[in-house]
Amino acid sequence: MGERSISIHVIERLTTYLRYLKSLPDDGTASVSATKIAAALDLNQVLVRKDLAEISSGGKPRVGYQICSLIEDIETSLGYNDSSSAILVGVGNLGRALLSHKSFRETGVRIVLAFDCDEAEIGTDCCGVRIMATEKMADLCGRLKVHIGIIAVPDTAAQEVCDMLVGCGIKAIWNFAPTHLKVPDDVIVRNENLAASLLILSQQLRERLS
Amino acid sequence: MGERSISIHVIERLTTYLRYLKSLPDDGTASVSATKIAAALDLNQVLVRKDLAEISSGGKPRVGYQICSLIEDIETSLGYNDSSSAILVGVGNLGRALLSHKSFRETGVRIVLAFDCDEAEIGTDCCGVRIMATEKMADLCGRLKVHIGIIAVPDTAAQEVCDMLVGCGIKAIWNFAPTHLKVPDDVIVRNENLAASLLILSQQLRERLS
DNA sequence: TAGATTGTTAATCGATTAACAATC
DNA sequence: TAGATTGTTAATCGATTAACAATC
Repeated sequence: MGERSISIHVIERLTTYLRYLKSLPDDGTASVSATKIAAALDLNQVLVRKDLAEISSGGKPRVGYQICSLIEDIETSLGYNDSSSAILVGVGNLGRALLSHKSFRETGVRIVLAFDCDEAEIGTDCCGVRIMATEKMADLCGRLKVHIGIIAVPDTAAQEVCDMLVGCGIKAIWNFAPTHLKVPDDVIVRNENLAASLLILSQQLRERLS
Repeated sequence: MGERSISIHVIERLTTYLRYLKSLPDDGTASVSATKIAAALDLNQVLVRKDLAEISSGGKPRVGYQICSLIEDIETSLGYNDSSSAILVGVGNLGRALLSHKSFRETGVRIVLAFDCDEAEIGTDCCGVRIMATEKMADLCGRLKVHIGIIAVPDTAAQEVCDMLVGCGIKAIWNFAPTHLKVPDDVIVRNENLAASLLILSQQLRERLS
């Protein structure tokens, strides 16, 4: 009842608001207005106001929102408090980039283990995350209550890894391989289509120039 | 003046159609229907049909589209023919992952040069791309007619690199750093918000489970 | 012909923007 | 009080889905 879930677009913007708010000096009583946030992030004022209205405990007319409580409200709505765990498969350049990506640290999602098939890597740590042999995945996932899997392997191995993850009880997959994964109905897949992203930018540029 | 530009969503889907079509066996005369593409990629039939209608030279009722000419039509609409060049700044794990990412190769956008401030890397090659000192950026960009820049440096350096790129005449920036970049009006920025992407997946999962 | 498929037109849905009343 | 700002309601815009006619 009620509690309509937050849309993708809103979540995306909330993370940028949060970043901006944290960059502001705050003595614990400082305030900020939606107008100011919008200007700083090149967004529409009303959009920001609507986003904040959706998740915040309220601002004061003529004053704005108290920075520290707004930060708290955003973090709560993004689930920073009750955090969940994820495992990463594939510790190549991309995998390492993800493991070292600072911005995940602050997030409600933590990468707790990594898997790779390269014997030389197994048993070592990367950015504080232990790299394990893929054979141990099923056993470890069961114990750790992990529900999110990240696929950072070459596209030829992606479906195989995906099946393995599903077999381990993973219910949400973040896929960086340029492959459409086949999964059961109860598993969510989010594809990170990097090639498309670059193409989109290139097309927008072309359009602008013409 | 007709020629309305293709939307972001359509571009994204077109890249997946292309991938699927290329995976099909084709003797040069084989056909495929929108229905089949939709089923293979878990998409709505009508959506696929509308996308294809927008960019293809037409299909035949009861038969479908000729695979090889559909591939050509998609590639043309995505600008695979008149390709453009991009430079990458930051050859850490993420930068290397992008340089080695196979799917860019087939794209109309080519990464022609990389820059880094690490002396040890300068002058070496990574995946066939030469790594240069950032000081030489302005000079090289002018000669190479590059308009796209990719920022894969730590967030603390992102704005500085951004300013540098703008100074070199770059008009479109693909930003992986979790920072809102300030740019002149004639420069396009596309932010790749990885933390948000993972959060979205995590939220969708939470919603599904509850 | 019959029927699968294309392609178009209308309906729905969701997100953004605009207008405006409420408030401190 | 006057005015900046919140928050809500209505209008617009765009994307997806549904319905249906056209076609081979």
